[in-house]
Amino acid sequence: MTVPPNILIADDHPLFRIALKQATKLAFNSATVDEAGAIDDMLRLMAQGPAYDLLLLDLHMPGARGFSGLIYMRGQYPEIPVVVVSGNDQDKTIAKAMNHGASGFIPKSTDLPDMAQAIKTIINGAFWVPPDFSAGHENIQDEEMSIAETVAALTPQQFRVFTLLSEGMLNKQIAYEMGVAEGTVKAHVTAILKKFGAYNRGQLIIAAQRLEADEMPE
Amino acid sequence: MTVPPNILIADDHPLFRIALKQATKLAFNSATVDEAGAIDDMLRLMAQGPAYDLLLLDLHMPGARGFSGLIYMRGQYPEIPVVVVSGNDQDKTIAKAMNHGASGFIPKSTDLPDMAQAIKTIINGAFWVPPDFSAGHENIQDEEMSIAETVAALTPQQFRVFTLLSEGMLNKQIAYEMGVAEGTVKAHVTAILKKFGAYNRGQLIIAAQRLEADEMPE
DNA sequence: CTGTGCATATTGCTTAAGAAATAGGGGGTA
DNA sequence: TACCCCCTATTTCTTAAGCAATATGCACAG
Repeated sequence: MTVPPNILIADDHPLFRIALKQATKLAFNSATVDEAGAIDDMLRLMAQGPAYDLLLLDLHMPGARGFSGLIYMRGQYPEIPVVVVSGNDQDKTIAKAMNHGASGFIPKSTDLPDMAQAIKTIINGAFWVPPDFSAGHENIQDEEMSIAETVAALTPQQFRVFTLLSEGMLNKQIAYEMGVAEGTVKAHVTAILKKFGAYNRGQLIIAAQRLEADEMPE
Repeated sequence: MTVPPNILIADDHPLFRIALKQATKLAFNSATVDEAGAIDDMLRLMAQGPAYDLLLLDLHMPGARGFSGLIYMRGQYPEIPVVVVSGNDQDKTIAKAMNHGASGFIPKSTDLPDMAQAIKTIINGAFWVPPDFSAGHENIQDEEMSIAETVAALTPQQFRVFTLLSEGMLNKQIAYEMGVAEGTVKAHVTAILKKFGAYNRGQLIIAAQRLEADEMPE
């Protein structure tokens, strides 16, 4: 790891980004911290920014709800540890995140000193989960794991198309969001279909839904 | 209720239909029992068969996994009590089934005498859940409830199209399954889109996925 | 330096999806 | 009986989805 560490915070809630940044500074007061409020910003920073030593990732990011963002980042940057940050602190959600390659899980209800400790622990190469977490026998189903492997193997543009498509958007809308021609999106969709072994976009949407995290009890 | 009662068992597993039938006979030895191994059979029997006093419904029926079958039946035949039968006996699943209008929930691990007692209880107008069930504060999200209300308001053909469409099938395939022209399916899809306030079938699939029951831990 | 492979982007073509208008068939009600 | 409403089914027409072929740029091995 670089000293001081470079850390990327990806959360759509500005106030919570501030809190996470404070926790980070508490852990490493010389840390360099970048922030992303959406998946696209995160992807851009990962590609163009410094080599990050840690990614703090919210599960409810605009552009990739659920575990797809985590899975994709683990596929693209397997050497960068990812800490999942979420308001949903059910054991099942934590277990799933860890099984999908997270190095830690920080519930949003965690207080600042514990967050700092968690960040320290993980950046040093260990895992961290909430002290009251008790893992059951919650292994990920074969089918979900197969989907995850395919998501991890998508190219950056394919992943963006996949997430937008999964929200029910038309190719034309996706093209506008990405700033490319509709035909380009279609070509990406065709490539994605092949990777998933699917015959139409509906089946892609069904697959994507299986990577969603459960609803947060409000 | 008619005496002897008419009971319909809908489960895709033949062996389990036998067990349910035995439980039914144990509860009412003169009961008339019909069986359906798929949603289509169930719908046909409901439409053409006798007036049933009770429906025993599995959550994993071919043609309607999850709660959509329960929701639709409650919308179409609100006077007929439905008992959900499932291998998934998590409290969350039971709570959801009850909130979606079930009169009872029988885990597949229940023994025969208890099943018979459950059936007796429910056919007499009361509820029945497993003795070890403890309801949390698992209310159904507004969005899911809104989807459920729309599903309950679908016509029979629309419901069949909806379930097949939700599995990622093409209009042509749905038409073949239902024995109608592709154009007819398209007209149904258009009507369904309007009811849901959706703009394309992808959004229908997303909505349908929200009514799926959690995977069964195997 | 050069060829190879992959990601990205585009166009042209075929098939699927969706909207609109229309018609037949019960099931109610005056 | 006559009327109306809703479900179902169909055809026609426009738009969207998906496939095939192709070109550019970029990284990497020789």
